[in-house]
Amino acid sequence: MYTLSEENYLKSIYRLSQQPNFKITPTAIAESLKNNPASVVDMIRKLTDKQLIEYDKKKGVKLTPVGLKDAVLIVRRHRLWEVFLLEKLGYHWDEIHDIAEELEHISDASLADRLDKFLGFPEYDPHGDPIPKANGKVPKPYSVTLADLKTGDTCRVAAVKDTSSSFLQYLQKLDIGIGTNIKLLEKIPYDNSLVISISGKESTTVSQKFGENILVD
Amino acid sequence: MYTLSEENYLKSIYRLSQQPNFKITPTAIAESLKNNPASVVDMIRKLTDKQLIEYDKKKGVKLTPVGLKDAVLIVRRHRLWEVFLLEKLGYHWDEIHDIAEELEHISDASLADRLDKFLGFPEYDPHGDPIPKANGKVPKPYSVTLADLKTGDTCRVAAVKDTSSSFLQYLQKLDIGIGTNIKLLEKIPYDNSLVISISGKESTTVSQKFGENILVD
DNA sequence: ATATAAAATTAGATAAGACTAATTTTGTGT
DNA sequence: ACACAAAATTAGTCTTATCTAATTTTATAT
Repeated sequence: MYTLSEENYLKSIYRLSQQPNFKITPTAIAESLKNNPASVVDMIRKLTDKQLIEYDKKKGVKLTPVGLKDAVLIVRRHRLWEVFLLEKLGYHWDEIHDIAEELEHISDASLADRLDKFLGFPEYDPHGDPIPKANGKVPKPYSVTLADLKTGDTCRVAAVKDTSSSFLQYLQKLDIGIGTNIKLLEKIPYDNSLVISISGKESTTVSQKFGENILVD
Repeated sequence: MYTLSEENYLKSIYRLSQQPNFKITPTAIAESLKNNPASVVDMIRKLTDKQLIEYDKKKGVKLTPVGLKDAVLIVRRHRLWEVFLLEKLGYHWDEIHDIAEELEHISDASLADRLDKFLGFPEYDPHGDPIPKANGKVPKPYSVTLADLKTGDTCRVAAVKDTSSSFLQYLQKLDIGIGTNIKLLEKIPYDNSLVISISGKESTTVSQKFGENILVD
């Protein structure tokens, strides 16, 4: 069907397209895939020929309906495998992304659907990203962050935006995971630092940047 | 670590090495991988340089201790994934091989061991092949076939030798799976056809070739 | 022992996908 | 509008792994 590279480009373009008002340029794709813009230009030509994307110098790269459908399926596989690795094999949050990156390319017509069923049709992956359904529909992503709360508000961690391992390890150190209850005690006006109580325990101060990367219910 | 191709060659050489008194030639490898002997010669050079195999024109190809260790790990991954696909995702016998062929290449230090634990440390895969342990030890394969039994003997299907989908589909049609009880009612002297009773049901006649591909306890 | 067949090997080509270096196009600030 | 920087593109190279065709080596049968 698709080569490994083609799938990685499709997925990368899909992810970039999630950022509203963002022009998807060869350079942006190169950065996201950590490769050379010259290589990207080659692949843009290839994917355009295959009618998976359209490229307009002014508007940047856009997935065609077919490209979008298949990109979403790759993301679906990635996120389902992440759930599997965390829930069934006991991996930690910060270890699953790279493995799912390989697993997502396994191509079998019914594998994703069987895995989905086996996992109980999860709506979100362990990072809180919505898992596209078999029909291509994507559940609504979370949008409120810890930094949006008002002093005194209580919330439940639903997802994280940043998936870097430094962030995830920091979360682990603070004992924050999906489902953890957090109360916003105070917002420091000077730099918007957040004083929070994690699971009802003693207070901790975190940065604004940190708060903006935690999505809550 | 290894490229996809290198892993496939290692696995193929390991599998061929399981046949006793078999000289592993470039042609044999080419047949098993369905590619060209010229390509095999190239890869033999590459794997020899990496000290994963030794090649002696008289004796054929042999895995070095390092090559053997890693080939066994690939086979371990393959067979563990087969168990997963069958037991957890509900695939049929004849569908799992090709998918496991892809999954076996996922490289993460602890993945196989975690999967092993998740599956309850199975000793044999759904085709009855022994699953190498984490330390590289391989459980004893089954050796008695249905064709070795004497008239009147009863047995339990433990494994199958042939993993072609035509064979596996035939088994399914006959309602034979791992654990099925079979009684040998009669051996036809003319062509060694076997008259058997499957799970105590009415008798069926199968060929000698068929019987030789069913391993029993 | 020698002809013939089979197997192994070499040489050279190809395709995918990446790179570097050079060049062209585009965008921005003054 | 011009200079400069940034981005895009082209040209050419490299690596991996495959192939075909030609050649050499090995094995086999008479």
